[in-house]
Order: sequence, then C-alpha cells, then structure tokens
Amino acid sequence: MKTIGKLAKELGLGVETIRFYEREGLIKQPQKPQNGYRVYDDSITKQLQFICRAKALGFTLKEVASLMSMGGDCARVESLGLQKLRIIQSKINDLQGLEVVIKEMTNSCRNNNDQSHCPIIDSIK
Amino acid sequence: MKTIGKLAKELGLGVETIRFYEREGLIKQPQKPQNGYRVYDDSITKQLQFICRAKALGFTLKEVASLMSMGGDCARVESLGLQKLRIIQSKINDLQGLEVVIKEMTNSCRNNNDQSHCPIIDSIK
DNA sequence: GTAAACTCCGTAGGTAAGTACGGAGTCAAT
DNA sequence: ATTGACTCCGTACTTACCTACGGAGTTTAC
Repeated sequence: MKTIGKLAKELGLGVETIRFYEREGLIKQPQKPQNGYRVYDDSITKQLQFICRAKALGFTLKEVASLMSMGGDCARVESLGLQKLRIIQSKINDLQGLEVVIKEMTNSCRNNNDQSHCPIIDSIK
Repeated sequence: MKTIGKLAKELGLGVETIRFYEREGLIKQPQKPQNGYRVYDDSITKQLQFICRAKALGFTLKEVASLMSMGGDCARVESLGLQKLRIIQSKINDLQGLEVVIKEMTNSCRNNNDQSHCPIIDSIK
C-alpha cells in the first residue's frame, strides 16, 4: 500500500501524470480512506507498467484504453497490433527516404567550395 | 500577382496556413494596396515551396525559419542537416525495434487457441 | 510542536502546427 | 443592385500528453 507520490517515484512518472491517467479513465481512482489520500496496492503498478509499455510501443493513450478494455479478445488485440505494425512500417519507409535525401544534401554541402551559397539551400529552393 | 486565396489553392495550402506562416515570421507580409488585400508575386511561391519541402524533410517550422535566415552559410546548414539525420536514424532504429516486438506479439496471438485470454495482453501485463 | 513535505481538487498553461469563427469590408457576376 | 465569394483581423479552438498553479488540509521528521 502506497500513496501517489511513492507510486509515481517507483514508476518514474509524475504525480500529475497518474492523476491525469485517472481522469482519462485509464486507471480507476482507488479507495480513499479518511484522509482523502489515494492509496494504491501492487495491482496498480502492473496496470501503469502496461500503459507505459504500450505507450513505448507507439500506442496512443486512447488505444491503450482500448487494449485494456478488450480484456482477452485476442482477435481484436491482434488486429490493433497489425494496424500499428503497418503504421510503423510505413513510418520506417518514409524516414529511410528522408535519410537518403538528407545524406545527399549534406554530402553535397561537404564538397562545396563556393562559400557564397549553399547547395542545400539552392536545391531546396 | 495574385491574392491569398489563389496562392493557397495553387500550393494546396489553406489561406489560414499562409497567414499563420506570416504571423510566425516565415514569410513577410506583402505590400497591400488600397483595399487591404494581400497581393503576392511569384517569389512568394518559391518561398512557400521551400517551406513545404523542408517540412516534408522533417524540419520543424522553427528550423525552417533558421534555414531561411542562414542565407548561404553552408557549414551551418550542413550541421542542421546532420543533426536531423541523426534524429531520423535514431527514429528508424526505434521503430525497427517496435516492429520486431509487435510482430512477435501478433504472431503469438495468431497461434493462440485459448479463447479465454490473449498472449499480448498477458505478456504486456 | 512546528516546519517541511506530501496530498487534495479544479483549472490553466504548454507544445506544434495549424484550423475555425465572427463580424465587417470588398470584389465579381448577373 | 444584390447575391455570393473573397478578404481582413484577432482570438479561440484542436489533438495528444502532459505540467504547473493556488490554496487548503494532512502527515512525517526532528
């Protein structure tokens, strides 16, 4: 049993962030004793770790909420995962395209001897 | 010479977006004749295309403003480019990591026969 | 026993890059 | 001459995800 500050510290989150997740319906407000302070047990830690991991995997908070509400509906979870996968793959593609373009640009810059203007600026114009 | 609506249409931008870029200092407010309407010549088209291209390369509007103010300082432009390149490469890395994890997760889902719970949800818990 | 640290709540602010609104003036076509 | 489209301006709203503030009550450490 711990209070919100300890929980936050334990997970590397801000107190406000935990309250925010509660407001957003990602976690439930725990029982509060006489003094009005939130008191958490260990199950909340798992839930918050779930949220953090899913976030790290690129899911938005809304999607995390969906995932959590799906319980164990494997087909639906899988479909959300596949959808994320497609998005991630297309992002990778885009970024690799950018990588090539920017590499070319900085190379042309490196080889430029004319101080009066820059091939990147010129080419982008 | 064209008014803001035509310019916007020509570039596929919104009128408000052009006004926004003006407010942000990316482009200058053009001369306005008696009626108060903005009137643009062709040089603005190049500037806005520059902005759009740089944005497509992953530069933020602030960075675009920097680039534009650098004139032809090749070394500085190159350094901004290389910095972007590093960011892009690390993003690609991260996303490829995610790709692997999500692939594994959806695969385990696909092979799951137990309807009562989902390996993705289980593993993330 | 008192000062520091913690918690409560609701609301406001911040970021990035726009997008929308409202009321007023202006221009083009019929 | 009137309708509809266009423009002006400043401000507020949007999305996603927090972060900060203010003022009050509570707990902990010395």
